[in-house]
Amino acid sequence: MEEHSQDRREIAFLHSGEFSRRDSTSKDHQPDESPVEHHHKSSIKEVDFFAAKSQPKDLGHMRTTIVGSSAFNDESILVNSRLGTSSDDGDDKTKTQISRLRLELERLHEENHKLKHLLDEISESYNDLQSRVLLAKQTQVEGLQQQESSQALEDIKPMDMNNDIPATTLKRRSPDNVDDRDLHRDSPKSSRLDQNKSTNPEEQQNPHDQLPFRKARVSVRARSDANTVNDGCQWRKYGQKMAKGNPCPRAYYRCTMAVGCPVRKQVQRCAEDTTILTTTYEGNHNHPLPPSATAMAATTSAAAAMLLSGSTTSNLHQTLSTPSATSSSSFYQNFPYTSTIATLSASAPFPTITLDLTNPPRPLHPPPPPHFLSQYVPAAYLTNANLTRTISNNYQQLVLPNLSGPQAPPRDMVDTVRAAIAMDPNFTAALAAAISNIIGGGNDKINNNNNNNKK
DNA sequence: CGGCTTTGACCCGCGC
DNA sequence: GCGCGGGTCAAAGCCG
Repeated sequence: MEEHSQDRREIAFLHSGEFSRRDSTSKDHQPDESPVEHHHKSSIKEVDFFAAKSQPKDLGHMRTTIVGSSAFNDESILVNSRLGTSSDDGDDKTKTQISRLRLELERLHEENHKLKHLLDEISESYNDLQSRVLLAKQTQVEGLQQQESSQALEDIKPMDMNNDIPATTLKRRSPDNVDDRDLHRDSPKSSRLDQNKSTNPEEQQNPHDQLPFRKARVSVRARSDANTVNDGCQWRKYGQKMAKGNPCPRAYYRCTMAVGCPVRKQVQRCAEDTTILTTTYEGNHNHPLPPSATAMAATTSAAAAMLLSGSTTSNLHQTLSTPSATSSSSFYQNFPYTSTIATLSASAPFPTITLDLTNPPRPLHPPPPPHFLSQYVPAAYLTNANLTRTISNNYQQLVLPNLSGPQAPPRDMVDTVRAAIAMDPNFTAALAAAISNIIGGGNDKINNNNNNNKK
């Protein structure tokens, strides 16, 4: 709500002309030149000026030329020389007019520059709002589902679904628990930094809004001899730790392509197979990406968004703990991609989606028929939200097959990921459904990225 | 000299 | 309360 009013203020500010006047720092700017000071006034004066005077035909042509051309200086010089044969009186007025127009053009250029900057800020705010909408919807749906299945939740038998998920994880991922726990776990030092940065009381009162995407992680496993994979971004190492249960150190990187970019990644070699490098991405970039990085960034971002669309473990278990748990479990167990994958564990407190590029290729399952959900999920579960949620839940533990063979390290990781997703229409469909469900079809950018991945 | 890496210290949440 | 583990900071050193 506050954003709306602020937007209105900014728009009104721009239309009032205050924006350009206050920020104009042109050295040629003359404060007493009222005709070019104000938008409305200047346009009216300009019309009056040409209407009142018995202008030569060239002058009218000059105005048209100046307005229609971006090469103002060249045109003005041309017009100046052409008008050099006019009388001194007309010449002076023309020069005055040209200088005024030049000032106006400079001011407009400056304003254009500022508007571009403003647009960038608005885009940033839009992304932030989008994150908030996503979180709000997720919270809302979780609340509804919790009410519907509160009784069933008490009867959860954790090991019924997946042996890899201990009871502690289930408890920690329950809807009431998620916010508080993730709130505190989410990079404590970042929270402190954010408190310093933000003076907005609303943000401070609702720390839930801070770094919403840091909840989700996208992990990519690939074979690589190098210490890190080339994903197109610039990273700076800021730490290294020995993680428990792995003799290989874990390296921490943050994106340095823009100041304040929240994206971080962890790189660690697999303990069982040191040729496998696990890269875990966290956060969304706040800056444009080079072409070589867009595919990977779009993939991780979309996967994270899909994960956050309702595929938390709590939702998973809520679905399974409902009165139709039997059929849902059957659906889960029969889903083609879930038989060999389990990425959730007690050691992964964040919802994480893993793209595994190391597994030997295995036959891709044919796309399920349009009614495939109805084979396993009762009609009561086929609301739009639940449909998306159910798909997401299964893809939460999806591991994409390796397309380049088990021995050959991926030459270009981005291409490999793109190809893997392109070969998996279910993944693409799930992404599209999940994202469109979250944003209500308003985010064509992600869909476009998704489509680009197909190409 | 600026940017990056290294590395020990520190903070925080969690489990016991 | 204490210890552990994950994550981050920041000073020192390295490098092109």
